[in-house]
Amino acid sequence: MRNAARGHDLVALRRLNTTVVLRALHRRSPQTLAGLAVTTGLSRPTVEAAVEELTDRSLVGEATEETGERTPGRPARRFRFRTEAGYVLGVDIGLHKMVLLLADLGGAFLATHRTEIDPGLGGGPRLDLLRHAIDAFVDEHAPSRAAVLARCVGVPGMVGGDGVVTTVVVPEWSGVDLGRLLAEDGPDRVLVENDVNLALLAERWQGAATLARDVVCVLTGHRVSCGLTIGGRLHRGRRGGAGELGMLPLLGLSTAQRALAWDGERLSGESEVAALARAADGADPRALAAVAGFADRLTPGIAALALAVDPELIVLTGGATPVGPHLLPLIEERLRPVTLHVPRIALSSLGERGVAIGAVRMALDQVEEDLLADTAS
Amino acid sequence: MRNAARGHDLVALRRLNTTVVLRALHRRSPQTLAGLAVTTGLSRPTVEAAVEELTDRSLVGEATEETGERTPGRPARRFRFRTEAGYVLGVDIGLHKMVLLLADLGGAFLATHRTEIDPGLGGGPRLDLLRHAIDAFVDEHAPSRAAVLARCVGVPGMVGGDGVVTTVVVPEWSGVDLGRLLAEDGPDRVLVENDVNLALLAERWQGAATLARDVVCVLTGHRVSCGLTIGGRLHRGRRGGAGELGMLPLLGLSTAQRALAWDGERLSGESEVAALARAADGADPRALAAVAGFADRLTPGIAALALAVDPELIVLTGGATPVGPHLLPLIEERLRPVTLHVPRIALSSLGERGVAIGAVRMALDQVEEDLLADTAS
DNA sequence: GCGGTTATGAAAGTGTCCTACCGAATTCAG
DNA sequence: CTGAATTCGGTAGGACACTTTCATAACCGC
Repeated sequence: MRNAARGHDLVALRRLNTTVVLRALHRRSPQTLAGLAVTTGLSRPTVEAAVEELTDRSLVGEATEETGERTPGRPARRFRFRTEAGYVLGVDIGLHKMVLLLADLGGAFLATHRTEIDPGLGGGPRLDLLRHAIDAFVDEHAPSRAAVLARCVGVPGMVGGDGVVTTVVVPEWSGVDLGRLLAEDGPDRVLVENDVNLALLAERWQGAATLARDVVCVLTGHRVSCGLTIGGRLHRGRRGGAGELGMLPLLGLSTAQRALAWDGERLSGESEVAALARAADGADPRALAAVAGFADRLTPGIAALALAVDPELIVLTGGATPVGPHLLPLIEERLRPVTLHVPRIALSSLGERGVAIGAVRMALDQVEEDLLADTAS
Repeated sequence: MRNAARGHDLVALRRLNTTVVLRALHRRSPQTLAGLAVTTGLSRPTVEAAVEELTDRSLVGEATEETGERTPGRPARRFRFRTEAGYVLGVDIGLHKMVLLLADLGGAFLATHRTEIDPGLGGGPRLDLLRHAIDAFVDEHAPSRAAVLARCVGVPGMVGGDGVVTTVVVPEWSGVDLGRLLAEDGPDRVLVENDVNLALLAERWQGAATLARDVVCVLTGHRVSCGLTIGGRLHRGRRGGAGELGMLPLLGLSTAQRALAWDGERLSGESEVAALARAADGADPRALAAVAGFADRLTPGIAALALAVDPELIVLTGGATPVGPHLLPLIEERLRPVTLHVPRIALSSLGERGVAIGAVRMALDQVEEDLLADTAS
C-alpha cells in the first residue's frame, strides 16, 4: 500500500500538496483560495497553483452561483470539487431481486432501479441479466459509460481476497471470480463484496452506525449472516468468512429464521414478516412468542460475536427488520447476563436499498483512494 | 493520528526524508550512503545531510568494525542505527510471578529477572513491589533511568482505552489507571496491556505467528482468555473486552480448565499439567481422556472466535502448553465440521517469558512511533 | 608504484514554497 | 455619487531542499 521507505523530492512534494488541496475541496465545497490556505496550512500562491492544476484535470471547477451573503472587500473566487467528474454504480443482486443505484462522486444518488428475479434463475443467465441490466441502466442514466469510474456488486455469500465467491444461494457462482467477469464489460474498477458487509458500510455511511468504528452487523433473512468493521474498516477474514457464525450449530443461528414462521392473517401483498410484525404490534400473544423465540435463537450468536470483538454498536438489518422494535429489547435483555458491557443495539434505517447504498459507498471509497491517495507517504 | 489535511513545506519535506533515512537504517544496519540512496530513492547528498543530522541527534553512528570483505575502490563509510540510543522495559506481572525484561532499541534482550509472588498479595503492596522491582532492575542493568524510553506492563485482565484495568485476579486494581500511577516514577512512556494481547504480540514478533496478520491467541491458565490481531494490529474492542468469550457459559470456556485436573503421580517440582503431559506422552488412557475432555470444552469457544474473525492462525499458549502436542490434533478434528476452512493452529514457542517479550515489543512499537512517525503525512 | 574503481566533497542548477508588495474589485459611509 | 476601508488576485524576490555534475580522495590489485 503506502511505501514508507521511499524518499520524496520536490515534484513529489507538489503532488502531495495538490492532493491535500483536492482532499480539502472534497471534504467541503465550495471554498475560497484564502479559506483553502487556512485549512491546508499552505500559502495562498501554493493553493492557487494546485487549484489551477486540478482545474486542468477537470476535478475542480469554479463555483458560479451567487453566494448571497454580502461581505466587504473584493469578492473571492470560490472553487468546488466537481462531483460530476465521475460516477459510480452500486448493485445489490440477491436471490429474489436486484437493485441498481447510480451516484456521482459527491455521493448524491442520481438514479435507481429495482427488478424482481426468479429465485430459480441459474448462475449463467443470472450473470447475463446482471450485465445487461447494468449496461442498460448506465446507458440511460449516466452521461457515458466512460464516466462510470467504479462498479461494486453485492452478492449473498463470501468473497475471498482473490475475488472468488463462495455461496450456497447461487451455487453456480461458487468458485467464480465474478469481478473479473464483470470487468470485461469496461475499463472501470469492479468490486464484488458480500452483501452483509455492504449493508454495514451503508449503515456506517448514512444509517444507524454513523461515527462508530467497531460495528457488528447482523443480517436476518433466509439465512442469518454477520459482518464487522474494525477500526472503521471492513474485516473480511482470511477467506472472507469473518462473521459466518451460522456454521456453528451450537449457536443456533442457522435455524433462527424458522422461529419467525407465521400462519396468521395476511393483508394482500403483505409479507410473512410484515404480518407477524402487525400482529405483534397488536400484542397478539402468539406473535410475541414467535418474536421471543427468534430472540432466543439469535442471542447466542450475537453474544459470541459481541464478546469476540467487543463492538461499539450492533446493527440489525434484513428481513426481520419489521419486528425489530419488539426484538431489540429482548436481545438486550438476553445479552445482559453474558456480556460485561452490553453494546448499543440499533435497527437499520436504510431499508431495502441498504446493500446497494453500501455498494455505492465501497465504489466511492475505491475511486477516492485512486484520486486522493497520491500522498504515497 | 496522521493529519492528512495539512500541506507540507520544504522543512517538512526535509524532516520527512530524514525520517525515511532513519527508518531505512532501523530496518537494516549498517548501510553505506550509496546503499541508503538506493533503498530510499533519494540522492546521495540528501542522504548525507540526513545522516549528519541523525548523527547529531545520537540516533545514528558510524560503524567502526571491519567489514571483512575486500572490495575495489575507496571504502565506504558505514552507518548504523544506534540501538544503544535507548532502552525499553517489558514487565509481566501475573498472579504468581513477575518477569522483567530489558531490551535495547534493536530488540536485543539485555537482562531478565523473575520473581515469585505470593498469590494472596493485595493490590497496594503488589503495586509497591512492582515499582520497586522496576527501579532496582533498571538501576542495575540500564545505563541510567533516563535511558529507558518506555515501559510496558502486562496484567491479567482487561485494559480499556482510557488505561483503566478491569480484573478479577487482583481485585484492588479494578477501576485503577495503573499506567498513570506508574508514570509518576519517570518521564518515560508507560503502557499497560492485557497479558494475552502481549503474548500474542510476542508470538507475532518472534514466535509462532510471524508474518500472520489476523491471529487469534488463546491463553489457557487459571482462566481461559483470548486476544486477537486484525490486520497486524491488536484489537482491543470498545472497552478492552475483545476475546473475552469466557463470559458465555454456553461455550464452556470458563470451566475448561477443570478438565485438566490430574491426580496421577508427580515428580518432585513437577506441575500438575506437566505430570498430565508426561502421562499422556506415555499413552495413559486416563490422561488422554482428560486432554480430550479439555479439547471438548475448548473447541466451541475457539470455533466461535474462528468463525467471528476468520483468522489466518490460532496460537495456543499459557498453562496448558505442555499438553499441546496431544491437544492440537483433537481441536483441529473438532473444528473441522463447524468451520468452512479450518485455520492453522500452532503452539506457543516462547514459554514463560512470552508476555514479557510482548511487553517489550509493545514498548518498542511506542518508541518507534515516537521516533519514526514524523512522516506526518 | 600505478591504473582502476569507488566513495567523498563541493559546486551549479532546478524546482517549490513562502513572504511581501501592489493593483483590482467590491462594500459601506457620507 | 465619491472616497475610505477591506479583501482578493497577481507577481516578484528570497530561502530552502533536492538533484546532477565534476573534481578529488582513498583503497585494491597488479
